Amino acid sequence: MPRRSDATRTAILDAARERFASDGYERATIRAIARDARIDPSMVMRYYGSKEGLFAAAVSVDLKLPDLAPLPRDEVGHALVTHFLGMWEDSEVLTALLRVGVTNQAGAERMQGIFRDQLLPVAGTVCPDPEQVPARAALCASQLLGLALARYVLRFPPAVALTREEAVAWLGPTVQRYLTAPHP
Amino acid sequence: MPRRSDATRTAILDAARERFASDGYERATIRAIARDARIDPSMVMRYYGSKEGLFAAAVSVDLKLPDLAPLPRDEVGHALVTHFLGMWEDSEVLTALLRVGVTNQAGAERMQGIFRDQLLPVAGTVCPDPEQVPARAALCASQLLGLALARYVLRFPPAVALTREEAVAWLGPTVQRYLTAPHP
DNA sequence: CCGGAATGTCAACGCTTGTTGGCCTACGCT
DNA sequence: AGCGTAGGCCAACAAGCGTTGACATTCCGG
Repeated sequence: MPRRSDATRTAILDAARERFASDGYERATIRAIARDARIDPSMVMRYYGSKEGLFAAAVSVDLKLPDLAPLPRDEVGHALVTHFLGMWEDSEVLTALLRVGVTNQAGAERMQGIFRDQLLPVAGTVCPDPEQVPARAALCASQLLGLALARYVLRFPPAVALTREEAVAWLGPTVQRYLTAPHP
Repeated sequence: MPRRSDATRTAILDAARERFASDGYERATIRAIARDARIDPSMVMRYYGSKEGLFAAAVSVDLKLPDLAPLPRDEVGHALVTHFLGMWEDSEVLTALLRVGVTNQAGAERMQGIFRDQLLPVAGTVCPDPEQVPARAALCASQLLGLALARYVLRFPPAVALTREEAVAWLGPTVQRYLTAPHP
């Protein structure tokens, strides 16, 4: 059932996502988040218990990875990169998660969980040898996260300047190879 | 001329590198660094002026990238990845820089500078079209940093489990293609 | 229309942080 | 030997943090 305070709760979560994305965990203060949401800091505590609780509530990631199985084998790389870049530009959650994951143990573990629960299964449907799935999925993750890092977080100018189509054209074959090519 | 306090100074820098690498900028406190170096926090201020000054002094990166020009064209990828992974495992400086670069504007700018001053020139010597050098170098950086991220920072288990040889065998062709293959 | 629960504000707490200035010590030069 | 200076420690500061509990307000079911 909907609560009267739902507007406030989502305002807090929105502000939290924004702050975590732009400042990282430590510098995203509860006070600043509360100021953005135009409420008192103590409300954040009341609704989410602690700063960690707020982070857990604000940053929940569903990559919504598409089912690659029905696709022609030589298009999975293209499809995965396209989808991933779209997700990244759709919201700030992924930026927030990466910023926090790099400096915070809990954040890193959450990213490990997303990798394990969301990318690994999808990779399993297109990799030839089941035994190689984890390594191949990790290689995909490294390339996808690496581009996100250079483009959305570190903002290397040439990485920012790439159009999404160019990025897909370059990364697609890489991811494709990591997933389906024979072990080198 | 050597100063009497050089031992202390390097002890501070060593401790700072370690703390920045494992904790990131905000959680690496001057007090903790001073404790590690077995001196008073005020000494850090005396010698390096501020926390930012300490970071600038502690984290100076020379990737020592090899000259790729004399190499056979089809070995540059392999060589670059091998060298990069070696640098990463040699010291904690790169981990520190990445951890800080992700949450700190000054850190991000320093990484941009390293990319521009160290990777770009080397890429220029092996890329066919000078106009494509920045984009190609950025793609290389994305893959190299991405693996470092997954392996040394986020510690995705399959990325950690890769031997260095396996990592080189997988990433080598990717970097090779980013540098020398025709634009897709 | 009234009373309790939900919503929100205010002020303060204990703690940690970067940073500062004063003081003591001990080396090294003449 | 004596003195200046560099090395080092101690105590404190103001600011900011997460967090807490007491108090005001608003809503809604009886």
